[in-house]
Amino acid sequence: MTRGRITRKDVALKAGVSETVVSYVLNANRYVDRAKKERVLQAVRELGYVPSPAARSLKGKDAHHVLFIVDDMVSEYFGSIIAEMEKLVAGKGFLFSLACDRGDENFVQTVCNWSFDGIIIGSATIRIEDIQRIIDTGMPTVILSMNDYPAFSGRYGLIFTGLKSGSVKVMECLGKRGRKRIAFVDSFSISGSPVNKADFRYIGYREALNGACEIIIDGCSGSAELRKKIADVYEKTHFDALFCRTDRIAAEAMIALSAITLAVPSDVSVVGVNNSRIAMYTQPRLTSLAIRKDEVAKATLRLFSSLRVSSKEEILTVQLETDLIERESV
Amino acid sequence: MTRGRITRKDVALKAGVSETVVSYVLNANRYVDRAKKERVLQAVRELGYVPSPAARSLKGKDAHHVLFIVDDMVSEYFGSIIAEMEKLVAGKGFLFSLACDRGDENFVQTVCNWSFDGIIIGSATIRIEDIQRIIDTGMPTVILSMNDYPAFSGRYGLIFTGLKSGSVKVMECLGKRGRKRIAFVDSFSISGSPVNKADFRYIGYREALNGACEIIIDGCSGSAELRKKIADVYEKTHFDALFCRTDRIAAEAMIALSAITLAVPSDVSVVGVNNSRIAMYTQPRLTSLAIRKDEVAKATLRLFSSLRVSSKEEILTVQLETDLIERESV
DNA sequence: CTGTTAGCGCTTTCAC
DNA sequence: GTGAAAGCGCTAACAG
Repeated sequence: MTRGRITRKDVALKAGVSETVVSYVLNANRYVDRAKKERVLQAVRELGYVPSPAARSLKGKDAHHVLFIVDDMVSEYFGSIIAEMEKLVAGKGFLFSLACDRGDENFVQTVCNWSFDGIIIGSATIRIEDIQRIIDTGMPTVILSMNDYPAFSGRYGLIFTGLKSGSVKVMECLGKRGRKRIAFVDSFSISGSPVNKADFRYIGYREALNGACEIIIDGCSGSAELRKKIADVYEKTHFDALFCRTDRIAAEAMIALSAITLAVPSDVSVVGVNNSRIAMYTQPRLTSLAIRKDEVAKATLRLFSSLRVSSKEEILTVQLETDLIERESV
Repeated sequence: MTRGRITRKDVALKAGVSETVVSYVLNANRYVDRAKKERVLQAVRELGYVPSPAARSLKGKDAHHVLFIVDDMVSEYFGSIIAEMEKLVAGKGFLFSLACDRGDENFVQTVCNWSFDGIIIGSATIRIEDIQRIIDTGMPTVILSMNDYPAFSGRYGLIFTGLKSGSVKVMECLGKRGRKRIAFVDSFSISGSPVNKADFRYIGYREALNGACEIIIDGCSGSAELRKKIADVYEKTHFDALFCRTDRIAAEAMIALSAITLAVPSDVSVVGVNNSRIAMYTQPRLTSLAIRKDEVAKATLRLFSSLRVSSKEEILTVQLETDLIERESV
């Protein structure tokens, strides 16, 4: 199993020093004779030695391991953020793990028993108490805030991706096009469950409504239900724009609209969120609110470092902007 | 950092047994007095104890950790396979890691120094010698074969997702529609680099050509280039169908076609591969060759088990089927 | 049937 | 400046 694994011992042997010295050199936490140091570095290079993350993490050191907790593995959103982070730590031997929060009891325990250098909570559906438990492990935790969460206790990072002000931007854009009856379309969820009132997109939508009537299309578990509900709601309200929680749901909505022979954008404008690949391939192409994924990645990594230098109870906050990518659907 | 971590010691204390007994119970590899066993199990439950994966993996035991090596983090293909595997091992505390093979020297070393219960190679661009090195670590390795690889030495698993026979199916379907001049559209890549001749999709395409003329559209680094090349090639060949390496490229191709006022499917049929979400949202919706992701997941997990019971030099092969999902683009 | 013991590979006192 | 030794949490002989 461990066949051929190169250990510190091999390096020590090759460099003609003790194992301890190898550690000193690699961790740069003790002064080591220049010549010896060179020999160690040389041996490390030749052998291609990399310290075992398992052993290091047992001793409570960086495992070079980041966990990303998501709620939809198939969404390209998380993958693209990981891709951005990867770029930033390329060659440093980092590993990114994905876990889908399924709300079971075991899940948090499992997470807590690993040692991560950082945990990103990107799930919009994870339970509040689970977040708190994760923060309580003491591992650097960053929340990619989709919702308006209550404050947690302890030390953690909070990244506001700008979805709220972004949503206001979306509404303004729609307003400029003369749209007056704008509906908010929630993601698929368990049938019948209402829109999450703490969702920043929804909050921004409400805020920008400016007294206009709120029109919500939610509680759909799939395409068929969405189609029906969109037809029903149109009947009642004659909405002239759809602000959709994600690009995917926007794409679904566009199909639903064409089923009732409404044209985009002449009859109804449609906007999505995430600027994912899908947005490029709908017809017409989808206007979408883009999160600055590169900045999210950068901020996350920065927060991880800040979080590990102290353990003072404190919330580290980062506020980001969004960009409205205008295409032909508005 | 390790604040509040529950260890075996806590369980032993609570159950009034020695630490060893706790291990015996949990690993079920020694007979333990029924009463004691019950007490241990009870304590484990109450404390919510989960053995530290770091410590276990140091001892060469299952780390409950699977690595997925991919070449495109943003593709939903890999996420959906992981999602399928997650379902199969739900609640068992498994962790799935994603690594993007960037071809740098360090990458393989890093991989080799972790201990994984299984490594899935899903990258179509990883270097042959890197695959061999990964197999040589002795960790159960499964190759999701996109290409017609040469045989490696050692013990490993090989999953043929059926892309080759699937591609033939695609061609037959196109043939039934009376399509005679079918072009193969390669994925984006470094500008100018030709189609990978070992790609099963390409191999299937050629095989099904049956003497018809091969038309290849490759070497495009992005949308603009693809658009231009498609126009050029159409000028020369008047192709009547496009078999695209992925759904994404198919979606791009559809845009390119409409730019030169060719209608899908009346003028040109288009087919993609992967049956990803995109396929639902193009206009018309995209016919796509679907890999049986659930079976891939199941087979992978099964292969991992088989691989760890022996170390005999042997290639474990699984052959899967594909499904052609017909929509309106053909 | 169960406890003692020796590590896995590494970090880090604590002596020299 | 450097090495010996303890120990992170766990497994698996080896003795009882």
